Amino acid sequence: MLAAAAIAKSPMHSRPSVPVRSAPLPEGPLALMGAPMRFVRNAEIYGEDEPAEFLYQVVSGAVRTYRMLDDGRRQVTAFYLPGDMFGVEAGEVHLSSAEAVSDSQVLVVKRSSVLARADHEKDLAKQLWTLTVRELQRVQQHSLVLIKSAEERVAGFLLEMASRGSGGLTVELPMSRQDIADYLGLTIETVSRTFTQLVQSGTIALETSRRIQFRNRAALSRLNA
Amino acid sequence: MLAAAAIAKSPMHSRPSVPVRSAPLPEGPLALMGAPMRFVRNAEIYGEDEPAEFLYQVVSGAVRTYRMLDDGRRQVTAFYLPGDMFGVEAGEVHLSSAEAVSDSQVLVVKRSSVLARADHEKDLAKQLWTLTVRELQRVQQHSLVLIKSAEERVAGFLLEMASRGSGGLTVELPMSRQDIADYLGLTIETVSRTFTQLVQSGTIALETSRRIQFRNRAALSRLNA
DNA sequence: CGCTGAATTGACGGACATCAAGATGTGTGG
DNA sequence: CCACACATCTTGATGTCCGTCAATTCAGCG
Repeated sequence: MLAAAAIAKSPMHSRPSVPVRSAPLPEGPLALMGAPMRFVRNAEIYGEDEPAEFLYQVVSGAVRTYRMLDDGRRQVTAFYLPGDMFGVEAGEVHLSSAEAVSDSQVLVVKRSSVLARADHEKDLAKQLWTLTVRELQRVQQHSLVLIKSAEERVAGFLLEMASRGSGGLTVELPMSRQDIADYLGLTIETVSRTFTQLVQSGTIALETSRRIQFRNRAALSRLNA
Repeated sequence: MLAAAAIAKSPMHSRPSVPVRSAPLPEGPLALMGAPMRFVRNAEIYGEDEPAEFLYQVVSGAVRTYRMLDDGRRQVTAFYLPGDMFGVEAGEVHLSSAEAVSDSQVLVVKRSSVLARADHEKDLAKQLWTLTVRELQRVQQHSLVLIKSAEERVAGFLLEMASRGSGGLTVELPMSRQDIADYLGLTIETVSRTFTQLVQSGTIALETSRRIQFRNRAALSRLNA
């Protein structure tokens, strides 16, 4: 049984730890024309069981979605980075909650208007569908991760974040160890230990705790079985 | 690290262990009009990386989809029962393999024709999308399972199978312990031990190894945190 | 019956959770 | 600019769940 992973939801320290990088937009599949909104770190964007009124697209910062298990454990189901859309649901309510990982800008658009437009714009409908399928693939991939060893999970996570970021030799992690742990189904301690293990084996280096350098990407890929 | 879970793919014993129950069809969202096909136990319906030419709907029997990890482990991603559709992909190829769990009848329809029709039938397109979203929810639910304890996983599995079956006090499991283990991210031994544990606590009873009676559904639900 | 695959049971070890303490870093107030 | 407070991260010691290895029982079918 995992630890409670209770989150101190204090929205203090709402300064971005990293200068908010400007978005590589517009490249979103829907070219959302909604209103841009700002969310401070840890602010809730929507909550589980709330009506799914809007669709969202990250402009800057990062967003996590998660579900709580009734014993207090938290499963982070996804991280969304600039350009990513989220909040798409089948039913009328959200099945997960969404929060800003760091101070973030998010484009918000009325779901009903998108759905209405999709009704007579085949392209838009198809984009919505493609988006959903891509999300499906992401979740499937993620569920494959959850049956691996701690080292494999962390390695896979780093590669995933790298491929979604600049793709270079250094990855900036906007989220805390707790977020990573809850995403990977591990504890913070195990995540931390695995990081140091990777450092000691010369696979990565930590510039800061949230800034990782790849030293041996081949080794990482090998772990990413 | 899990055991290899290598599957002896011998299609021997191709007799259905249970008289093939007739399908509760038609209730499929697409009202598939394709050809009915028969697959013997363990027969491959499609393989990973094959072109996704068809869509499928289970008429009788049961189907499993799975992905192999390169170390030989197998992750069963879903079980499909009569009425369920499967094989929907975004891209042009299947991302998982599908096999008959027991002797099965499956309705097969050309993907291209469905997609073509969906192009000018809004309803059909919407049904396809809804189907995908439902699948997404299923996978999300499943990934929540993978962070729980063995007992919770098995309890959840039994409840899931019950709700998808008759819903009564007795569940017929068409799949082997190995299938269940690979679905839940456990080993056959752990699955088996958990079953006996549940028996000893008076929560369930085994009529046969694949026929389970609920003796204390509340206890199961409690485990299904 | 005897063969064969499926399921169960037991003994043991290892990976990761838990519990606890320290180290580091960052914003706030003097 | 320093010091305190608090969060985050790391590190260590210990326990436990579940995987591994191995043997036995059980069920279906020739």
